[in-house]
Amino acid sequence: MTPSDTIELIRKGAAPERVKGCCQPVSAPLATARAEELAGIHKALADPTRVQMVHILANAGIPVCVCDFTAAFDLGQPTISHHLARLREAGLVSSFKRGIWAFYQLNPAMSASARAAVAMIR
Amino acid sequence: MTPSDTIELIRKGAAPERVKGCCQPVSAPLATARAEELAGIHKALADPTRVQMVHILANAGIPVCVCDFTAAFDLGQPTISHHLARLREAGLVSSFKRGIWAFYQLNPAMSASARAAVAMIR
DNA sequence: CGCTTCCATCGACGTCTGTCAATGCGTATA
DNA sequence: TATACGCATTGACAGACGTCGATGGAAGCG
Repeated sequence: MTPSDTIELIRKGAAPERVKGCCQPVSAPLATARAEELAGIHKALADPTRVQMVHILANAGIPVCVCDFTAAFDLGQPTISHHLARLREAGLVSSFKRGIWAFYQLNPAMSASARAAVAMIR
Repeated sequence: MTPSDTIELIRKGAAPERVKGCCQPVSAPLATARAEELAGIHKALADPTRVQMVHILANAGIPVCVCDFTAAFDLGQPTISHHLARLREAGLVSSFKRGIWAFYQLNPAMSASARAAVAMIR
């Protein structure tokens, strides 16, 4: 019996193996650390501003000055700084200072999962 | 001059076109609705419990009873219900009731972006 | 009918998050 | 040295979030 057969049975009203004391734990869960890593990546991208920031960085291909972000968004400079810091803490971007300016770029050492998440933004 | 040439220049201390009144806005931003859609998907997965839930559903391949989730996590039943509701509101899962039980599955009508995000969970 | 079971919803609580104004720090420039 | 500029950090505040206990409602069973 294939999985889709099972689905059909359940849809039709079966749920056969479910009796009084149902609820045996399900398939092997993700390692806790792995689940938290993934949640952390998603949390970093769980805000439209940060999604736009990553999009800008991916499109630019070169380091982008913080002043460009402050010009691109209708937000205060501390807020811009805050969002960039969150992206950096999540490992999605890296930064360096050159004179007065600070430049941000997609982190070249990003994890494969992070890279996949960034690739979604299009 | 290629982008990587530009990177080299900036890294070496150049930042040439940056003068007093810098900050011209950057590349075409994502449409606001698109940025919010992506943020919404990531927000749904920005919690380890919900990551695990999606992993369980993807591994199961068939609808999973809520009682199985309550058995799989060390959380109260209202909290389980809350997380499942968030996943449903984000369009990642769908549910149906059969008798006393409620079954959840990955939403077959999930958007392509959502599908990509789910595919990350492994 | 009454009772049990499964699940969703509600109300409450502490914590986290997005935002801003104010401040501080390092780097140029006069 | 003093002043201006770019950016990070701090403090504050409203709103969202994760969690729980309690309640409610629908489906089955005696």
